[in-house]
Amino acid sequence: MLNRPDTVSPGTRERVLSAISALGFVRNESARHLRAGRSRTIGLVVLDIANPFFTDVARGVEEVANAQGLSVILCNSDGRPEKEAAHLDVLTEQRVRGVVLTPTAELSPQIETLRQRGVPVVLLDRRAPGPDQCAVAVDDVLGGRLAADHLLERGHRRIAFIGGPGGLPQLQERYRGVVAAVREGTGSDDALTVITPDTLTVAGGREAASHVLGLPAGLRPTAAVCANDLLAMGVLQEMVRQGVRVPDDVAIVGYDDIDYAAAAAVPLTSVRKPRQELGRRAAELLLDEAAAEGHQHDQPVFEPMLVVRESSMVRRPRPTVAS
Amino acid sequence: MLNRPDTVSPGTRERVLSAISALGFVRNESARHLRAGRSRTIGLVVLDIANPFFTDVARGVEEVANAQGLSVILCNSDGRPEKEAAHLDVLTEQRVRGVVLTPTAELSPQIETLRQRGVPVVLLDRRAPGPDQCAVAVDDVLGGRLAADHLLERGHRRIAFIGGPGGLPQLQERYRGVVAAVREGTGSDDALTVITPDTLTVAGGREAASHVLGLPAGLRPTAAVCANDLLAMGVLQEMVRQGVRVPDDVAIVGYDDIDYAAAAAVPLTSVRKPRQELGRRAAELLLDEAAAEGHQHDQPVFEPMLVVRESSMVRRPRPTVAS
DNA sequence: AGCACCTTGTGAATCGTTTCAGCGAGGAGG
DNA sequence: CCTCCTCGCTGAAACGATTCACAAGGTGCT
Repeated sequence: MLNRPDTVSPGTRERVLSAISALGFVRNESARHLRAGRSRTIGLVVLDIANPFFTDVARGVEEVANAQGLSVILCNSDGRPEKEAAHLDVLTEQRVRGVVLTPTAELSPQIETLRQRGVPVVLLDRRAPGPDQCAVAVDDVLGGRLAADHLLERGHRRIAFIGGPGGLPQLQERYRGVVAAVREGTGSDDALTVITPDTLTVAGGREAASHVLGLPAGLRPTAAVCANDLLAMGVLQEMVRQGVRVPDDVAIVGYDDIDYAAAAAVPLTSVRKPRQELGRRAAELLLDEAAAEGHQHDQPVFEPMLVVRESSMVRRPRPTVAS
Repeated sequence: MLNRPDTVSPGTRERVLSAISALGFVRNESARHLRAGRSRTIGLVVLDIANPFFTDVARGVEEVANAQGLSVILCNSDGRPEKEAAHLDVLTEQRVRGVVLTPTAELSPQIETLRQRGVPVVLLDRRAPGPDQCAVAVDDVLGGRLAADHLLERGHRRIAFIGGPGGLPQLQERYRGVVAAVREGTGSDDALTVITPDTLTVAGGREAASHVLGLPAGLRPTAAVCANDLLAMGVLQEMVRQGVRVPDDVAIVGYDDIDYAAAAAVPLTSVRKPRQELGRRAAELLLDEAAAEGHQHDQPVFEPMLVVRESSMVRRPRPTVAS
């Protein structure tokens, strides 16, 4: 009756419906799930709920899920594998229909376990380790390259990469892109300074900026590529605070193009990723895989796009030594 | 066995445990819930997941819930009653143990329905409508007063309140506090300009700033109290962008004291609320009420605190007309 | 030896929904 | 008038974990 109201006569339907509203009856989702064998919930585990990039992703996921009558359990791993693992355990107990996950540095064994139980897991903002699962990623090597090329074109010959070479694979890719562009543009790696902040946050960016400004004048980079926008905002704020002009003294390029980037005191040049679209696509793949009828794994890789704003707008004179 | 392992002999326990890990058995939370009659989940509905204030609140709620082995379903109403209602419906079907809610402007009927079903609802950042429920709030009249008094003390005699008098009750309270302080400080309401942006976001703040800067020089406020920090950041950014010096030309005070406030290009003076503590306290009250053994409703009201930073640091000369 | 009692382990009932078999009534066709 | 079919509704089984009553086996006491 509740699921196929048309199989019942109008009179009965009417009576049932009025009884339902009179008694305030509400379906019990657990009983429903238990009997139906599959739940109406999906899990979403993000690296940092305080990062607007992930709240945008979450919006995309939620949009697709809600359109199909599914709800989303949003979990925050804070980049810590043990929190991720704990959340995945809970999601397993809840028998969620699937999980969209932005994994921490290593892929935890829980992921494989989930998949063996038949629960689809879609990786987000991360390349898949193999062809037998879905993943939604961004070409971060290209992204790093776009950022570095832009700065090289503007005449910068000393560039900092803020984000460190290690850690999350997506950061490694951005780093690789920057390195490749710098090498091709200048013929050597000498132009690049790598700085690894403690965290990928505004605070981390401020710390990194202090570090950059502490370098001797002759070695100090004239531009910084940041591994995400939070870092870039931190760098920007610390620069401004210390009286360093942006972009005149130091140009800054961020990554993700979160909304705050355009709204920063000096609007940030940033590498744009399709934030909501990433979430939507991941959710779509997840639901398709969960439907299980001849699902083809897909691993779309979105192309990032450089959005140029004030923070990198000044053209440097060609360095005298080089010309 | 699973719930009271000590009632079973060590040998059997060992065998069961090894079988569990061999088969990869994981409890089915739905079946558990169905039989136990109460779920191990609570709901949290926030006004704006993109506002770091609410992600901090969420952290507090999650901390307390996780400590008791409960998980949290985080929902975003985007300030829209229909989204709030839809989320509350889903949470009802899930038979959550309770709901922490930052309500939209009006208290939706779903809340009362939930409470009649015996599901505790704790309001967060909002006064309770009556004594028969828990609510965790902040004294926003005091908060508004603190902000306005601070500016009055510094010699400001034309102050803008950015956030509008209507809408969310907590904003109305902040407004009332500002009005009271200005009236007491100057003897009239003339010193106050009220501006109502479309949204309580960075974009809304930029829009409001343009509006302020469009006022004729003689009427233009020398200081702005913003109803939240996102607005304040937007105001700040637009001011800086248009070459208005902060705090020299216009002082700015925000509200909430989110982390970004201290890290803004000009660090923001802001009215601090205990963000995580609000979440923690709400969750504690919720769980106490859900435990149901002689629960006493409580409606703690936290005192906000003014945190003075650069954005309001300049002392104005006494206006010549007044002296 | 017989009885009571304690320890462990087993089986059945239960939660609320869905699903499906099956039943009765009524209508159409022979 | 009987048979067969369809429509609409009813009743029972099942999902998986929990809980409780009860059975089986062992221990200790009289």
